[in-house]
Amino acid sequence: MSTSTVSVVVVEDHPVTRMGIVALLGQDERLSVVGQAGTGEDALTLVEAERPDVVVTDLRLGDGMDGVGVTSAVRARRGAPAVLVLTTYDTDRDIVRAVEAGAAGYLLKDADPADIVGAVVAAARGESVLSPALAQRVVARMGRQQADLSAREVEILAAVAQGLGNREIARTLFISEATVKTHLVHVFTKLDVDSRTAAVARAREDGLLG
Amino acid sequence: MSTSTVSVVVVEDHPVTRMGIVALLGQDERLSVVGQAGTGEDALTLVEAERPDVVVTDLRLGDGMDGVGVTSAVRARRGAPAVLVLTTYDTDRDIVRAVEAGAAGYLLKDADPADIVGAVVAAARGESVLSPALAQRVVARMGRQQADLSAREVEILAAVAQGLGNREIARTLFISEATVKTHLVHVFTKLDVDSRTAAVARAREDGLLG
DNA sequence: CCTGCGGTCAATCTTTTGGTTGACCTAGCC
DNA sequence: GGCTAGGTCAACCAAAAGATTGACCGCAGG
Repeated sequence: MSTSTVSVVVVEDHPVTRMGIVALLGQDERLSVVGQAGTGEDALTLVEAERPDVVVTDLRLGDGMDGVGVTSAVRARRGAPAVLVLTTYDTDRDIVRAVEAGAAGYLLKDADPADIVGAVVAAARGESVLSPALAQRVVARMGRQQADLSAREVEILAAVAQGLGNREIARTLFISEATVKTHLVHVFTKLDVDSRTAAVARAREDGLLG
Repeated sequence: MSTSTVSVVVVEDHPVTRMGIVALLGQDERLSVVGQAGTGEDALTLVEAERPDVVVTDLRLGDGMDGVGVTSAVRARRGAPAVLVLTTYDTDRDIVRAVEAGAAGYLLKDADPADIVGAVVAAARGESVLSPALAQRVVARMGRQQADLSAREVEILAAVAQGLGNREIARTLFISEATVKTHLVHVFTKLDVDSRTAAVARAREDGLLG
């Protein structure tokens, strides 16, 4: 950790938002933005070169590696910088995945600017920063452990989410309608619901679908 | 319209993004940011006071008035400033509504910064700015005219999207199951689909649901 | 080798949905 | 007053979806 100022790398794909974050963090004398990246890949080489104290990253980074990937990669080594996730939208699943990947904190972009700056400083000190509302949801979520569907089941569910009927799904996937039903029964059981519509709703709130 | 520099008001609820946009626009000598607002209501009083050449607004503005509301309100008078919508996500419906409300342009936040600045300048000259991909979708969309569901129908559909069955919907809305079915038949007809799941899928892509 | 899991399929039965028709009431409009 | 649109409900029928049971195959792992 630096002596006086905290060095920060900002990872965010949208140029305008990236400028905003850099501007916000840069105007605080405790912080120093030493680099910025628009993709996950660039972020990793940048972190390697700059060895910042904190990495502030968005979750969605366009194509390629996402924020969770960046987090795990960055945190993989000892002496690694702290990672603070700063994102717009949030599903429970995103938050859990980010925290599991080693993020020190998770903030929404509509947070108060002062809170964001404060979170970066706290993260640099090794503290964990989760907004109370989010923290609550994370623990609530850890309890009901993530349903994990097989690849095929997700495929079926995605088709259902598009509004297809069982027969149509069977045709597009080249399997029998009976098989589609079998998969759906499994999906329903795993998601603890009893209709296709409810399955889609649940999958959405769990972040299993786009 | 000003003599030399174009005056701009920025409307965006997320402080960080707002800072980014202001910073981006402010560093171009052709532009001058004369005000910024975090809500639609503030935006209107600000526009009234500053009489800018261009208003750059997000579509989603947290609670209260949204970007479309701001657009129509701002454009309601003669000699009104041009409105440029700058947003993150986009459904076809959002774009169409914004354009219909009188927006001169519609850009995504992941656009190149130079393009954004250029769009503001173009908007000030009274030109229309739509990214080609979006423009294509708008026209494609104008063709199949927007289905309009009654308030009750939307209510029913929203319940369906949450995964509720007809019986549950009937109970929560204090009506009979027969009525729920009737509404759904109307919804299906209007959306040109033949199942609840397909209705939800269609409504989503049309932006009729959150 | 055997076990478990994922994927495939079939037959059967119950429940839910969707389609159709027709009806009544209310509110707003010409 | 007649007309239309939205909301309410009922009865009935057809189709789709869901539940249950049982079976076969291939493959990874103990």
